[in-house]
Amino acid sequence: MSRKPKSDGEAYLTATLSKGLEVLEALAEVEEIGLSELARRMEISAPTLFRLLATLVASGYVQKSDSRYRLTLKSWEIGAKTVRRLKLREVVRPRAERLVERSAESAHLAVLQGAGVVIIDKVEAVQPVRVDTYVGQRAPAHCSATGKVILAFSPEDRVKEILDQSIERFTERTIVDRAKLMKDLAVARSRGYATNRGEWRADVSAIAVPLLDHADAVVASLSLTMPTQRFTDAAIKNAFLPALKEAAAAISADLGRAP
Amino acid sequence: MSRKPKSDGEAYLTATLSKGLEVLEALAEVEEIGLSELARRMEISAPTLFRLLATLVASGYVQKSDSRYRLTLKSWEIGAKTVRRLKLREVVRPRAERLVERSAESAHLAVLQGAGVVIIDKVEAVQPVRVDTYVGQRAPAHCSATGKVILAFSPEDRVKEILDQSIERFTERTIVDRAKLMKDLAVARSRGYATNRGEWRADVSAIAVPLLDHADAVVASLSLTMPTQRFTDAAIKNAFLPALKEAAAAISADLGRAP
DNA sequence: AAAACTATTTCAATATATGAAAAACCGCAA
DNA sequence: TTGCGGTTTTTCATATATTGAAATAGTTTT
Repeated sequence: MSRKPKSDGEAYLTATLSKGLEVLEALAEVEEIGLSELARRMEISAPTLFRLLATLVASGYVQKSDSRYRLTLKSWEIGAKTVRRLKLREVVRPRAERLVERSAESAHLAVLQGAGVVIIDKVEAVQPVRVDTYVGQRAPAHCSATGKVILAFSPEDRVKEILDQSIERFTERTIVDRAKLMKDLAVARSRGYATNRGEWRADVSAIAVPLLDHADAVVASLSLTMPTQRFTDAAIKNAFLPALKEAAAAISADLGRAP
Repeated sequence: MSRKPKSDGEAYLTATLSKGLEVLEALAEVEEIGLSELARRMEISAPTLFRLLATLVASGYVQKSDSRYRLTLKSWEIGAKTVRRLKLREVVRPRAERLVERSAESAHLAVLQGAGVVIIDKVEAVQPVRVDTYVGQRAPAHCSATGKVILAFSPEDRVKEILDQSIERFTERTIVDRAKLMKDLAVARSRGYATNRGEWRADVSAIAVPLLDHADAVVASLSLTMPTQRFTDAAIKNAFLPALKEAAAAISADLGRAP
């Protein structure tokens, strides 16, 4: 049932569909937009874009009013069905809530998806100073606590594959040297958690632990994210780490028992 | 910047894009699937589907492993950006949490989207018997409390437009008679809330109130959903309604003050 | 009321998508 | 092993859908 991987992976693509999906993605970046402006941005002719948009409207992905276009929630609905299959969230949610109570910081549940991680659930702490994150947000794997901890517990070839795609520098603290990064992951694996001090976004830090299934495979990560100012060694040692470990243990146990 | 509406709205569609989106939607219905089975379901030739899938894979919407296809979280990521723009959730979340504490039932935040409503946030109550709902779920407008209350407070021509598309019968309690439905909406408008006793899904009931912006336009609805058994007149009158009214008033005030 | 936009529509040239059929691959049974 | 019934992938000639220039139409600005 499986074929040998094709040498030329670029073949057999349908251009029109690609373009339509690009339109969708471009629309996600703006509140709303007119035809000609979008045509300029995408470097695509107006009539072509006009037809693509007409199709997206007809299919329910885009709303048009007064010749302005904006996304509907349709792609989100489709995605929600996918997310829902990850039972993970149901299991994690109550544990994450307790975690937030104990630590007073915001918890995130994230999974590896392509070359990065995606936040699939979040419990926000009541704090005057908060970090701007949202459910559905994508983060780079190599410079987020949540991504690094998943990589640390993933098979080595999988890690290499991902790092081949993405060791972009975001701040001066981003670890872009491959060897150093591998060492960082090794440390995370031996300690059982990963941290990130402003490696992705300046002044934002996080600590993350892996969530393991019955076979000890990592399926997601649980993290606490906060302004770097509150990310002190004392807090990590006395508050964050114990709370995370306990939550992760409970969750991993839940997952292990699940069918 | 606005054109006169076209008489023939069906023109100018690009078939390939439509088909590709249909593939996406079909994939959302299953955990994972092989090429030939999907081709049969969609009544589309195998080579064509093969190319569409290859494109979706290349664009990151679909994952392929061992000749089995499944959706990634990409469409959800795109949708999340859209949802995020609805600041609504941030405002509503804390109020909804208190609402759930007070009522001991699950709260839903929903917006009108096309011919139905979509749940954009949910706070689940701790109850041994719960109703199966999820964030991202679509519900019909004409037979859900949340949909009816939005319709009740919407301009009449907008309501007509929606009801022209969808008065499907789901249970024996679904109101499918147009006149009766309009009367039901009128009652909801005068009372300030709508209810649904098993009109959509048997044994599931709900009560919903509108969330109004500064201009008294309805932007969403807040509801409590539960097994019909717990949906007693006494509970509605003494617990659900007061709690909902209070929450809605607070939220509408919040929205009114917002820029 | 023209000028300067934007959005639609038309249309002929052309690039693209199409499905039949063939090839390649897989799991299984004899 | 070989062959069979299923799958997926590739090729290719053909039909078709897509394309952008240019014309048309509507809107806003000057």
